[in-house]
Amino acid sequence: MKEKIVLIDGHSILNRAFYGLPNLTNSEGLHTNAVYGFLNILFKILEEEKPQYLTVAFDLHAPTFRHEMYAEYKGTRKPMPEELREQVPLMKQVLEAMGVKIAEQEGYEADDILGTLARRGEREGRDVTIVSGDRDLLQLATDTILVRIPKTRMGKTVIEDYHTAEVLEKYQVTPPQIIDLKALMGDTSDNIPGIPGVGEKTATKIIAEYGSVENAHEHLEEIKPKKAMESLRDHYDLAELSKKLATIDTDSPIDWDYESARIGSLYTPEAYDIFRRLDFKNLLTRFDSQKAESLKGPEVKLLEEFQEAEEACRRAAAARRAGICILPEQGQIAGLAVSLSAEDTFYIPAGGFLTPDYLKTVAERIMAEVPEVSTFGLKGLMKYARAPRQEGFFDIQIAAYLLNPLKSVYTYDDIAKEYLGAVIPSAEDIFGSVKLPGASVMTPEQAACYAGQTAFVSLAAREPLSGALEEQHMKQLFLEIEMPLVFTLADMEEAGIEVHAEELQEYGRNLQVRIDEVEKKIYEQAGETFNINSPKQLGVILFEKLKLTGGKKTKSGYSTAADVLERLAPDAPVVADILEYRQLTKLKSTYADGLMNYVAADGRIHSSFNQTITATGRISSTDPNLQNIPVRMELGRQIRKVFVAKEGCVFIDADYSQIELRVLAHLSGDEKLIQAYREASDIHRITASEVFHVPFDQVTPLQRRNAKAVNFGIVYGISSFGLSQDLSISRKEAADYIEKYFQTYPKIKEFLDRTVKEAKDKGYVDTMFGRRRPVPELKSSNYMQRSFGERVAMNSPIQGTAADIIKIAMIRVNERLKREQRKARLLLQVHDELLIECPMEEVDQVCALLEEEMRGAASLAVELEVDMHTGKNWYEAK
DNA sequence: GTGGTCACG
DNA sequence: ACGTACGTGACCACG
Repeated sequence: MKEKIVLIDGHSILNRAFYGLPNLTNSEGLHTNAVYGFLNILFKILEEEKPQYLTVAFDLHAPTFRHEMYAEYKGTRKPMPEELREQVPLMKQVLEAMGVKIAEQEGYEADDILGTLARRGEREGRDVTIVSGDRDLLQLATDTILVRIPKTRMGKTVIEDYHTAEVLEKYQVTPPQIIDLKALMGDTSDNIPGIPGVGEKTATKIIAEYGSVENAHEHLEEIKPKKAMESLRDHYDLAELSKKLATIDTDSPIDWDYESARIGSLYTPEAYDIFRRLDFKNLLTRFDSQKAESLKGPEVKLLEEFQEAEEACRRAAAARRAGICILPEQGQIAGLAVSLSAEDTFYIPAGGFLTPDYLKTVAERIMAEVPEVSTFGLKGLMKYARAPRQEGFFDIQIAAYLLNPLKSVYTYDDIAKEYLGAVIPSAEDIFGSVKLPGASVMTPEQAACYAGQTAFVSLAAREPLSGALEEQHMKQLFLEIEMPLVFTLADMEEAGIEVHAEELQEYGRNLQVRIDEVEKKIYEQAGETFNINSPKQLGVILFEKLKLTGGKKTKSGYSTAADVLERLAPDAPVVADILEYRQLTKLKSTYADGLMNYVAADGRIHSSFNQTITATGRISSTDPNLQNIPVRMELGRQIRKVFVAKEGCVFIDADYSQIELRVLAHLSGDEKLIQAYREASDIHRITASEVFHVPFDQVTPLQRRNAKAVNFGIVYGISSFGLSQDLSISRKEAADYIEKYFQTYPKIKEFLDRTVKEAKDKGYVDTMFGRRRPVPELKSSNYMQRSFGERVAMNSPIQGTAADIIKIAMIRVNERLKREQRKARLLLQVHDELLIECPMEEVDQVCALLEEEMRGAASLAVELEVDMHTGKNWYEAK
């Protein structure tokens, strides 16, 4: 197949489109009809021609000198309407966004550029298509150069096509003779004068017979209509000028090369944005439907034969870098994708001799031998294939999270868009639904595309992501904390925690007995049965039927939240029953029944620890959430008895003592608070003593409680309203506490003020270890939003630094357990607490190790203290 | 799918 | 006059 070049006459097509379409504007009032029409023509041509190269030529100054000569001569130049003029730069922006080559050169017209490039293409053996609204261009037509002239007829675009034959048929002259034709008849649209009194008919006759203007002039006396003969005789200079004007230069020194004109993905994110801005809704849909066809993503080779798969795997194992992706199905590998470059990406589905076990071996070999392995979700991948080392891995999902922790999901196609500028098929594009189907219901082609794109983006986005991390000073955080943590979390998930299912069921049954009793009592007091779990129904019963007063409202009715009810009617028996009912049903549904569903065949619960969820850097736990197992209330706390250490082991529960307040002491450098930590074991009591100016041993329980609340409030980004709610006091009293607190610890106020101010300047806050959180709310014009932003700015560095510290501790604890070949295992992390399952005989050493690594995880102005407890179950160990 | 509620740090 | 404490996840009701 010959390669094909499409060359477009920019101004000419823009002009055609402008006059061919009604006056369109976008929401900003920008005129867009010419651009819109141009794009429609462009897409139509590209669909039909499927060229490899595309260039749009523009005159640098429209209209250009050649036309200017005549314009001055004739004085009839019509100015370009403003509505069209403003669309020229816009058109160029759109083309640039689509990555289309624009050719323009000082001193040359678009015609000359088109002519030069067309002849060059033809000479070099390529097919050429010129698109213009200007018949002047017909002179360039040959058997390989096609000139296409779009016309608008009754709202539809039809295109007239001209090779040599069509020109001959329509004009009875060869393409080069079009120049002679124009020299005689002129062309008003192109500002070519021609000679007076000669129109198309006569000119055609003359040129058809004599071949050229010059030859006709030599045979002047033979020229038939006398009028034409006289005109040619008297105005031959004009004919010569016209010929010069009409001749397109095919040998201009144009700065152009094939590589820059090669057609990539026109459907770039930039193009999408600009189309949206211009309100090209029609084109946007077309954009979407065509996206799959014209992506920058790689061709994924589907390898189903053992031989070719084997060969590809050998090639992969020898590579210096690779992106890999495993598609799982029911705990087994259903397929493996590997990307070594944009040109070398393949997918091997499990089947036949290519067993899941074989794929696992291949994946592990690549993970062992390729120095730089990139992934999208390494923790998940490690459920199926394990690496013998940790160095050299790069997880693009985690990198993307660090660079913007506010997103709810991190997809490979978003990462490709943001960091590669490439639009590649998303899971939705491939499967036609948002949800990823099981590997068994995908076609091999779908699986290959999905896994292949993922592997490719993992490979390709590594450099840009790494650079961005570097720029934002988060490379160390990424390499030394987040990536090693992936391995720690994978170990924890694999370990799981043993649950005594029988006891859990028994616990649930006991709850149900009590729930039935309380439910009956509530119905009796209400005088009817209703759904107590429905806040709506409950609100009606409490506030309308039972006439409770002073209710707070939510968006959709009365608030029945516990704190509201408690304050409202502390003595009403129904309220107490309802609160007990809520507590019981919560325990039953979420914990007793909920956890039961997660006990695996090995008698353990393997929860997921997610590293890319929170805005502050904490990890989260799901399926089930083991970070919110009850502890505050005794009845709920009993659940912890069903979490047991395995045979021969005990749990060691180690938690940091007030880590966030200690971080605050360090970050603020407040001497008083630092000093307080150096001498007192009870920080809330000493705070009360300082704030309320009473001797340490005369602090009342109420004073201590208040001081503790203020300490929490400070960490959350204090507000008098929040504190007053928490303590059920007036806002004024709360404000008074806060003021006294700041008087006692002046550097804390300075620190918080400084942090908020810096956040407003920079747009983000960061932790001791460089973790960033953007705070866009600070720019909001809404007071509430802005206040929220301020509290976030105060809280995030504190919560985030604490999160960083315990992550470091987890990595070190896990590493040391492995290095010392302990049988003890890290099972859970609950923000400031680690739970370890430890053989009885290792307890002393492991306790020592834990304390050492947790305390040593960071060096602050105050000591990090760790409380540890052991027990056969989680209840005992807490 | 969203909002209300409540479990945890 | 406004109307909240910071960070999560699971379950239920309801449209």
